Formats: sequence, structure tokens, C-alpha cells
Amino acid sequence: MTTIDPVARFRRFSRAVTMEVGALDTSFLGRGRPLGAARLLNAVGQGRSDVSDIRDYLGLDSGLASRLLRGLEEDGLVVTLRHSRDARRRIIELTEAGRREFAAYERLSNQRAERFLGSHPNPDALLEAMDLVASAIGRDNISLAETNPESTDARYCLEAYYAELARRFEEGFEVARSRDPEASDMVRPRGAFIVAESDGLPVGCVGLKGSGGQIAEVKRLWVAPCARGLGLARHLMAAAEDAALSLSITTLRLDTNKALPEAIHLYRNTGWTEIDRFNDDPYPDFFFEKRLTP
Amino acid sequence: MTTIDPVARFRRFSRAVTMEVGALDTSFLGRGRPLGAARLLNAVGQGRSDVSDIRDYLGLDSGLASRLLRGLEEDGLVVTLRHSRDARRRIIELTEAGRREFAAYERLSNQRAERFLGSHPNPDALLEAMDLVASAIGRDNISLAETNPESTDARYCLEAYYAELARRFEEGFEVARSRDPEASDMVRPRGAFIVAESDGLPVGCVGLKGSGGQIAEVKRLWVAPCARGLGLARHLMAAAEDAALSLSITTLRLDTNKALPEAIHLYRNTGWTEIDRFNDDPYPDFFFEKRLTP
DNA sequence: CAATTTATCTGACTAAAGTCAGAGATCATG
DNA sequence: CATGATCTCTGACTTTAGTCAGATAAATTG
Repeated sequence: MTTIDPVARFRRFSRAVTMEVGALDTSFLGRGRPLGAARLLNAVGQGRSDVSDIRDYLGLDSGLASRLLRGLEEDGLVVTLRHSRDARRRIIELTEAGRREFAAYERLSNQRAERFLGSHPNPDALLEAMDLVASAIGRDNISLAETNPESTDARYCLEAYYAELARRFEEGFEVARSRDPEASDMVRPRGAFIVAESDGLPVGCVGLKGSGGQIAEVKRLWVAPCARGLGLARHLMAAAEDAALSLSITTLRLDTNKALPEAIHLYRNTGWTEIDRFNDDPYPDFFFEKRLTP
Repeated sequence: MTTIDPVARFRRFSRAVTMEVGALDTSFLGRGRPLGAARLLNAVGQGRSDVSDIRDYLGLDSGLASRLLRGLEEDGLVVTLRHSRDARRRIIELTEAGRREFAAYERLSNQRAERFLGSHPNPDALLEAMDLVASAIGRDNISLAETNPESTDARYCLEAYYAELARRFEEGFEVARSRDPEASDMVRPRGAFIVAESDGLPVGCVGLKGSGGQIAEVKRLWVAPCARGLGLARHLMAAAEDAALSLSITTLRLDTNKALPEAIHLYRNTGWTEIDRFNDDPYPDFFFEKRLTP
């Protein structure tokens, strides 16, 4: 079998993005501001206001950061305020002119993205590939957070999950035919809903559907294709268990379908035991239970 | 349908690779040489020897390039020679020490790549995604070149092509059962074989199988998944036609299978007409012909 | 409340990158 | 063979980024 050296392929990728990204970095979108100042403005525009936070984020020396801030201040783009509780700290805010300037950078960045995506015949496939690469690079920075199951991120995950079930189940899948948990069952104090994010992109979710008692069900465990294989399902399940414990739930149950072997494998390997059918939902083939020990 | 803004996804990707690539750029692999000098050494190591060529490639001012070269020369890493035909020009070559230093950079780059790929649970999927992104970025730099069908690149394409046919044909595919053209039929003066490359990665091929007469067959048209949708098949076919003309071939034929609708669509739209079966190969369902006009 | 720690800023640097106007040698061309 | 173009180099700059040792003020801690 003739294969191309994986390392050569990786390095080809690096060359390609270095050129594409490098072109971005040096001139920094051609607004006549050096890269350092532009990065700082961008950090403030993103809502970072604490000077030390900004320094950490950009990896700047305190002297350099201070001088760059002073520069932006002289240009009237930011103002420095005192921190309400700690007078040593400074809070940076954009002025009206700063907001305009930041918006101009955003517009240029977006245009660049649109131009690139628009000129490609299959932007969906391209974006999926970009998601996968970005998730691989940032796989140590995936964060889990409880959110409302009706938030945009949660709905995005759930729709992707339903679409995937419809694709994978022999008999197809319609949420309405399944026991669709009320959103309120997956919100504290009855339950919880957890979404995983990788730098702003939702890449997985899990729901804890409670009834007020000591038994709850784990529902809607999903990991985005671009984040599979990173151990995220395991993390999500652990987070669901933690949430359950904090809700004084002692027993978890779940059901699943034979078309989801990865999930079944995960349950078998993380302390779940198979039990008898406990509902009359038409889709599941397997039923599991796990007793939690605080 | 809840979707995540494509532009946001693109920008997430940019952030991820900027960090990854940026980390590379600033310290430049920690060999104690500033980025500019390291880039120059790298360009020379890649075989660029003309000073003006190097300047263009790296986008350097002539003064800066000159000084950086002088620096490398003082360190004994390169020597400057006169151009044989134009005494104004300079030729840069690595010394023995320069070759060692370049090799050290290569090794570090490769290690970085290996570490990244090795730490990912599914490097194949990751590499495919990286190929796709790199091909999208470099899609204007895909080059076509005639090569021997037994070269590594050609064999890589052919094996990928056979594997894909085996996947897509209902009845599977075995080269041996098909009319496997002799390699010599796809080499001048009888025929030709063309491989498309995108920065070193073979991303497509096409063969022209001649018999010495005025009729030849087009075989093995393939485009890598990472380069589909970029119009590459059309370019490859045009190149095959050019090669045919240069071999004084006036009529081209080809056969194809119903499982390859993209190909059939392409032939129908580029001047090919369907004709009767002209061989007893077990796989094809459709037969086409095209008369060439010089 | 004194000692220590923390957060930011200033001054005085260095290194790297880049710009620009010539100088000098060489080539191409009428 | 004179003239203008081309290629590389040097000198004299500027800008950007980054480092580091204090200075200053405020918070924390024993």
C-alpha cells in the first residue's frame, strides 16, 4: 500500500495555514495599526476588561501591555477606569471611537471569512474539516457548562443529535414518538443540561432528566463529529453524575439503541449495569442503571 | 433549524491555528536564531538558490535579505557563489554545517507534527480534514504534471482510485478483472499519465492509454476527496486532451460505471458523446467518445 | 499597623524587522 | 560603446516587540 507520509501531510497543512494566517497577521487587516495594538484592541473588544487578564491572554509583559494601552488611550480608543473593589487594578473599556474601530476589524475579519468560504464549492464540508482541526488543536480547552436546554447552543446540539439518530436508526427517528423530556425536567431543581464548548462552538451535550425524586435519567448524550475520540462523552457523563449528586439523586438510568455501539461500550466500561426495560419508548434496545456513591 | 454562523466557525478555526502556528513562528523551534534567518535558511534548504527568488518567496526587502544572508554566511551556514551566466546574480548554497542545521530544523518540524498527530485518537480523520483545508487554501496552486504511472505519486493515486471503486461499485472492484493497461501504454510515445499536485500532495490523476494509432482511451480519472468540487477533474481531462493532441491522437474513448455519476455528468458536459460498448470489460456501463480538433 | 504581596506603570535598555536612498558592478540594447 | 536597466550590497535610518529593574500605590496578612 502506497501512503503519503503523515508528517508530510501535516507540514503541508502548516505551510498552507501559515501563509493564509501569516498574511493576516503581518499587515493586520490593513488598518495601519501594529499587530500588538490591534490584538489588544481586539481583546478589549471581546469583553476582556481586566488588565492582568488581557496580559495573560495575549502573553504580554506588563510593561509592554501598559505602553500599548497608553497608546490606544492616546488615540481615544479606550479609557482606563479603576476597579470598584481593588484600586490597584485597572479596567479597560472601549470608547465610542474604540467600538467603531473594533467593529471595523470585525467586519474585515468576517469579510475575509466570507470570501474564503464563498469561493469554495462545498463550504459545509470545508467547515466540518475546519471544526475538526480546530477541535483537535484545542482539545484541552473544551469546557463543560450547565445551560438551559432551550438555549441556542443546546438546541443546536439537540437538533444535530436528532438528525444523527434519524440517520443511524434503521427505523429512523422522530422526537415526537420518543418520550421527549419537558425542558423543565432538565433544569434545576429537577434536572440539568450540560453543553460542551470548544472555543465557542458547541461540541457535545448531555441531559439529566429528573422528577424530583432520587432517580433520574440520562438523556441526549451527544458528541459532535468533529470532537469524537477525544474522550468527551466520558467527561460529559462524569459531569452529569456530578450534577446528579448535587441534586441528591442516587440512581441514574438510561436507555439506548443498538445502532449506537460506542455509547453502549462506554456505559459498560464506566460502571453501568444492564437492567430490564423500564419504559415503553419505541426506540431503545438496551437499558442501563448506575447507583451513585457520593 | 439551529445553525452556528459559518463565519464564526471559520474564525474559530483561524484562532486555533493562529495560536498553534504562532507558537511555532515566534520561538522558531528554539534553535536560537531569529525568525527571519531561520526562514531564509529554510528557503535555501528547500533548494532555492537564486537570491531574488528567495527574496520574492519570503517577501523580503533586498537590503534585509542581503544582511540576513551575510549573517548566515558569517555563521558558516551558507556560501555565496556567482551565477554562471549573469555575474550580477548570486547563488546561495548550504555548506556542510548549513545542511546539518537545516536537517535539525526539519527534524524539529517533523517531531512537532508527530507529537500532534500521535496525541490524537484518530489521526487519519484529522489528516483528511487537514488535507481538505490545505487544498481549499491552496486550490489556485494545483499543478498538473506528466509522470510515470509507476511513480510513487501515481501509484498512490491509483491505489486510492481502486479502493474507491471497490467501495462504490455494487459488485466491488478488482483491478485484475478489469482491462489493466500496461504501464507502457500510459507512457510516451504511446500514451501519458498526468498527476495533479497541491503543494506536494497528489490530489488527482488521469491516464491516456494509447496503442500507437490515432485512437486512445482515457483511464483512471480520479480526484482526491480533499480536492473535490474544485474543478480539478475538468482540468485533468483538458490536460489529457492536450497530451493526446501532442501525440497526434484524434479520437478519445472511455468507459465508466453507473456508480460514478459525477464523472458521467462531466463527460456529458464537456463534448463527449455516448457510443456503443467497445470492450468486454465487466465493470463499465457507459461508453463515450470525443473527437479532438487541434 | 508593619511587613509582605500584588497590580500597574515608567524609564532605560536590546533585538529584530523593515525602509529607503544611493553605490558599484554587470547586463541588454539601440 | 554609451545609456539605461538590473542585481546585489551598504549605510543610515525607523518601527515594533520585548526585557528588566525599580517606583508607586493599594491590598493582604500576621
